[in-house]
Amino acid sequence: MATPRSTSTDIARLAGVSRATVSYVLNARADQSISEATRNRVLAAARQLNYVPNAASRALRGGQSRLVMLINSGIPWSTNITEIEDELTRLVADSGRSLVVWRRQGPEDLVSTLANLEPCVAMSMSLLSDDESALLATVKIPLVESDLVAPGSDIPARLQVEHLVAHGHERLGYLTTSEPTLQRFATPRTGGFVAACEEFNLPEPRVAALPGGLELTVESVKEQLQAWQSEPHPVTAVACFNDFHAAVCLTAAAELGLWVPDDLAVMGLDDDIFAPLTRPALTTIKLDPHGLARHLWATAQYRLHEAPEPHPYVMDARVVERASVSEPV
Amino acid sequence: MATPRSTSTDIARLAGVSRATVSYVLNARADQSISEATRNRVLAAARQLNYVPNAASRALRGGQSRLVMLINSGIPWSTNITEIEDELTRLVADSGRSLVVWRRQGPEDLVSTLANLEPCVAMSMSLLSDDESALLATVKIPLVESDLVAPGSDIPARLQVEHLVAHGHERLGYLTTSEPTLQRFATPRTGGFVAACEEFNLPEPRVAALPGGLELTVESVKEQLQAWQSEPHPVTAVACFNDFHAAVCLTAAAELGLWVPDDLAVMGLDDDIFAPLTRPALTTIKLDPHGLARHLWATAQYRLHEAPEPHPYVMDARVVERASVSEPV
DNA sequence: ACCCGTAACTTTCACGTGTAAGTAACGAGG
DNA sequence: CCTCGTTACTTACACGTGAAAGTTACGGGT
Repeated sequence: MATPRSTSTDIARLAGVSRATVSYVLNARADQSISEATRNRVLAAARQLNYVPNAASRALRGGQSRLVMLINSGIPWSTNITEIEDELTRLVADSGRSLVVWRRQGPEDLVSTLANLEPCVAMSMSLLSDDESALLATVKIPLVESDLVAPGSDIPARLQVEHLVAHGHERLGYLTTSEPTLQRFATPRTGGFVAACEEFNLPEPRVAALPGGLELTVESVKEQLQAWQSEPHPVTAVACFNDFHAAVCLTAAAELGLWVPDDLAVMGLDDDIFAPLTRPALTTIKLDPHGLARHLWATAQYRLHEAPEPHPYVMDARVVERASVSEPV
Repeated sequence: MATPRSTSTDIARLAGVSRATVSYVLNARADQSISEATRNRVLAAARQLNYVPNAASRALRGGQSRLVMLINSGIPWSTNITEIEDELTRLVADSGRSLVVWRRQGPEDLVSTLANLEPCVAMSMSLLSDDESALLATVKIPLVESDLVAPGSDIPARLQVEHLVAHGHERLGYLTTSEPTLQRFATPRTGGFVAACEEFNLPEPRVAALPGGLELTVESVKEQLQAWQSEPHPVTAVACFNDFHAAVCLTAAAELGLWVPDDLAVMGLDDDIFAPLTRPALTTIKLDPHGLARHLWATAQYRLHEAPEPHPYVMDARVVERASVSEPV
């Protein structure tokens, strides 16, 4: 009753040729000579039948699918992540493949998803466990981890220090997160921040981890800020793990009667969509999501033996100056 | 050199049985009698070889893949969207399938993505064009649109009116968005807002559309608020398209010297992660992403002939009272 | 002694595609 | 007139899986 989807056999029948001819025409093979008349008949038949080739049989025949999987392990959204995803989608599409993103819930889901999806290459923004990497290896799916691609994860935090130092700050605080899924980003950033302070011969910075999710409250940040203010040599500037934390920090400072940037400088990271909308507008670090996406894809293509090994990625980050940092009074 | 991935034939060879036996064991078919000893041999061989069945051949043989596609046409992130995606991922996984989300860039990409992905069912949060729906129909892929699923898109906005009326407000303003990708949500909400005002016999509400993306500035909101304030009977409460707009509105009001909630009540929509963190904390509408996800999947299962037609979805929305709305002074 | 049912398998086919290998027709060169 | 190369196709197979249909071997009933 429901007519089945049309196949290349249908086209062959309609055009009065063999299936092989159809295949040669549709794949525009240069090493096969097909007369112009036949070619047009096939093309017309394909269009008439709204032919879309069957992905499964293509993948089966070709030995690999045209899918690229991006594994997203609960990374909270930011402009950067969206832009990476969008740019990757475009790049992958240019190669005739399609990027799909999979939000994984549990660790055990990976096997069944691989069995269902069978991507030709997998990418991950976060670090996969050894078991998972091993699994991908046994099913012969190359894995590209952004960790390998971005050894400069500490650079943004170092830039924060540099910028604050350039504006005369010496006693710095760092607000990071204790959210487990973010540690892959948080750990190198905190490390970079502390290391940069040492290299600039600053006093050891204060570091505090804010709770994640709904437990992050203005009050918790106020308490932290107050603790730092009540020290003999109070912090004059605080850098944050991301813009969201920085926005909360701005609110907390305001409620404590601390004037930003005069009493306290605040610096974010991400240049998220709302950064220009906070009051004062947030001075932050802009990363290069497009560059990272391009490098991620270049690495994937290398793994697919379609391109030479790309040069190591150097994180491109720069300060976006707005209004939340100035010279200390 | 690189040993190919192991297949059910490898298992059969290792276990010393035929491929059919392997298939019967691995799919645990009840209508086939397999001796316990053979069963164990096969299972052991499969484990030893790290066997993962080939998705392409399964899909080819079975006539449909085990993939569910969620089409995301540039909808900006919110807690709700993430929760819908996560809950859908879980539900779909429970059926042995996998949910993948595809961020589409251009309208023409859909064909090639379908050809590469071949989902057994497609879901879309936004409205697809007629051409696209037709395309899905010709390739026999059922489409579930959240439009069909959520005819109560106007309910949240009506709730905003109801809550503001209950707090004594009569002259209302509505801030919506002109972002094209959001009109699918914006239009019914604005409609619901205006209609509800009429039903409550309120004076006609003021409606303004804010620009999307980077053009949304505090200044643009301030101008709008000022325009409304300079009218003979100024607006006493403004409801917003979402929490993000409401947060900007809060900042704008503060800069105009308008005290929220006493001089102006502000109401958001979404109960996004930052809603409790604004000052004053945002009174907003909480939707039910899990319920929507469940209904979306129930509809998809109905289309897959695996479940009866679900009851029409009634949008479950409720007010979350915080501090940005009170009785007018 | 023969038939029949059942347990425990194996043989065989189909799914839709890409492509290597085969074939028929035709014109040119000897 | 025969061969050879080229054009324009067609035939046939492989990919890995699921499952219908077929094949043994064996035990119990008549």
